[in-house]
Amino acid sequence: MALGRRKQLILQAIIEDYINTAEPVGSRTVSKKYLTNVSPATIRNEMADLEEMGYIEQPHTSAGRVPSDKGYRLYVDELMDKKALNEQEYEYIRREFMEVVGEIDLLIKQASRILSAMTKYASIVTAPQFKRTSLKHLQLIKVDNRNILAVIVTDAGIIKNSIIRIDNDIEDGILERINKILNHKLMGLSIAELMNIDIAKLEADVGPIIEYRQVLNKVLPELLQALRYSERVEVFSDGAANLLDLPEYSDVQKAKDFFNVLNENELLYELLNDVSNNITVTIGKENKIHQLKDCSLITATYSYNGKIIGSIGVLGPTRMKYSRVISIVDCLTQSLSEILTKIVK
Amino acid sequence: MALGRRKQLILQAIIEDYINTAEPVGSRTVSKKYLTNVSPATIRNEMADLEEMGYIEQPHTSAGRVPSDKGYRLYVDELMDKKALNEQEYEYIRREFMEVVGEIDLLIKQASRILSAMTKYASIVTAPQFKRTSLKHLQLIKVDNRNILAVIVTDAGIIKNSIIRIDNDIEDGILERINKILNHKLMGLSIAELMNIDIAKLEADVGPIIEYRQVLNKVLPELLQALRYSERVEVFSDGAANLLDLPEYSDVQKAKDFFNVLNENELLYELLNDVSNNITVTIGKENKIHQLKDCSLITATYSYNGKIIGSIGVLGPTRMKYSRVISIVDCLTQSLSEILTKIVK
DNA sequence: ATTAGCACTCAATGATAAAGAGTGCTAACA
DNA sequence: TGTTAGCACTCTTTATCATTGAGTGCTAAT
Repeated sequence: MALGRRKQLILQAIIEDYINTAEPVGSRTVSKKYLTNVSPATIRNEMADLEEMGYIEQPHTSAGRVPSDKGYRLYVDELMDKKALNEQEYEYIRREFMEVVGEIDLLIKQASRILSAMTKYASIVTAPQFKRTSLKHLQLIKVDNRNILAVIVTDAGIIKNSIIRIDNDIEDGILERINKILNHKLMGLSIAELMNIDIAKLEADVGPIIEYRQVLNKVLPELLQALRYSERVEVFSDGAANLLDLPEYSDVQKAKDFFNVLNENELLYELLNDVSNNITVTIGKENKIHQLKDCSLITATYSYNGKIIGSIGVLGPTRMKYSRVISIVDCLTQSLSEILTKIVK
Repeated sequence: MALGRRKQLILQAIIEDYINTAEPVGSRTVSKKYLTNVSPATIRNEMADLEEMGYIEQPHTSAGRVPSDKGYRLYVDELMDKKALNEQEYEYIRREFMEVVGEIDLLIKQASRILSAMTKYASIVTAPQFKRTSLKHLQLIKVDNRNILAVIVTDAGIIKNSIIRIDNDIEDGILERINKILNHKLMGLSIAELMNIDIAKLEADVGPIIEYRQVLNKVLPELLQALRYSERVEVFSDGAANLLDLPEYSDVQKAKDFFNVLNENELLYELLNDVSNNITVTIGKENKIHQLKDCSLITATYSYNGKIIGSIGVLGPTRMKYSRVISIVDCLTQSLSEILTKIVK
């Protein structure tokens, strides 16, 4: 199964030429541009072997060869030379991130923008997973006598608001008191824990005063409900239009299929929900989503304080500049994790 | 200038046929499908007149006629029969809106989804304009001894958070006190007014206590800054991919140009920032943005308590189903305004 | 093992012809 | 005088067919 050295070089040549030109690569081209001391005929023989082994394929008899998914896989795993980003690009990322202030969602959206701008493919990112962070502060605010606003701040700097409707007015003092108790009892719990908390037990902690219990019973279930609701997936994507520049999407129907996938947030979430620590490359038919069988996806996770809380990814054709995209994704997750951790302190 | 009745009918026939088929319309078609008691020859004569008057044009000699922008304009203003939505569609809108709970941005995004789903064109919407609403409640929350969270609730139910960094710890009691004073002084002011408030004057109101003044001086400028910042345009769009189904975008380059416009939030904001009360139809070259010279835009404003706070719009080819889109936009703004007003109460 | 040579395949290109849709104009008609 | 049938004309669309050229696989020579 181990490929001879020359076969490796030829495969690499074919893949890199194809990545650059999107045209099937012939033996002549390989001989002229890559392995100048080997004749086309020899290369043809090797190519026939490579095809038999499934690394490359031929669109039709009189065309050059095109890498198969298996070919790309080998390339990504073993052949490709990984070169780091240059200083300029590195700087670019930092600078673009610096421009954003304020809410965390903006930061994430900016990451998505940077990612698609640098790669010229489509980017997708998940917002920090709320439930993986833990409660730092809870504030109940009486907006008027029908509405209470609950503000939740978590350690990763995520802020969530939710309005709680109430039937009867609640006295200021009581609400404040409940707020204090809740903060005291709940601080530090992860949101996931919080969502499953035992209301009855908490009630006991509030003490015997009937008004307190009443208010708690009114407010808490609604709050938990709101939490569960706001847990829903938040996925952003950017740069889809970039793909229209690529010859593989000169067919409008293909482009449309692709865009439709990008609009299905649940699908995207699935794609990104891989919680491995490393950069993951999914090539062509390795994708579970059949609409993406001609696409490759490169994902990585970002974290806060060493805890993985979200992912970013790049979606493009299988003919993707793997090396470059991997470098970019790598750099970006690191910057993102860094900035997140810094923001909070 | 007034068009004879028959010319009107012919123009209407041409436009409606063209809207449905995207094919140039010939005299034979008009005679057969629309004006069955008039011969093609007669219609040819009329069409020659209409062309001379600039209402229709000919892609080339041996093709039928196509409406010009001027033709569409007349059609929209005078010829088109406006038919209301049927009960089902009406129901659909209400139902889809009901599905959304919680934050106002979600409601707006949902409006955008509904709009593009029903029209099969691209939709764009602006989030409620923060500065046109007025302060209902301000809450300053000490998250930790370096960060204060300011939560602003306005009468239209918009909630904004912003983190304020501080160098020195602030005592709980003082912050609470300041919070009370600010609420008392600022409640009811519009955000626009708030952004231009006189800090010195407020300082006087706080009274002579030096700590209060210090805190106010630290917190308020940052708060106003955050307000100004969060005032930035928020525009959502949806359904861009719908346009790929239309023959006018079978040319990928055109599609790309269109998508690029949709990614320029500032441009979109300009488009929507028309603050007239009615539904506005902008046809083809009437558009200031030259990339949209082949597009039509239908916009309308939504309001809260009778105050206009945002707009929604539909962007499609000039060959647009004007009547239908207008009905949908109309219905949607009404529903939206209604729901907004209800939510707040 | 490598390579030159050659016949073969097949998509892409381009030229040409035929078909078809629609027009404008003229002359006849009510 | 407005309407219509008839017809020549224009121009796009479509199909057909030959040509070109890139690339291959195989064979025989090195």
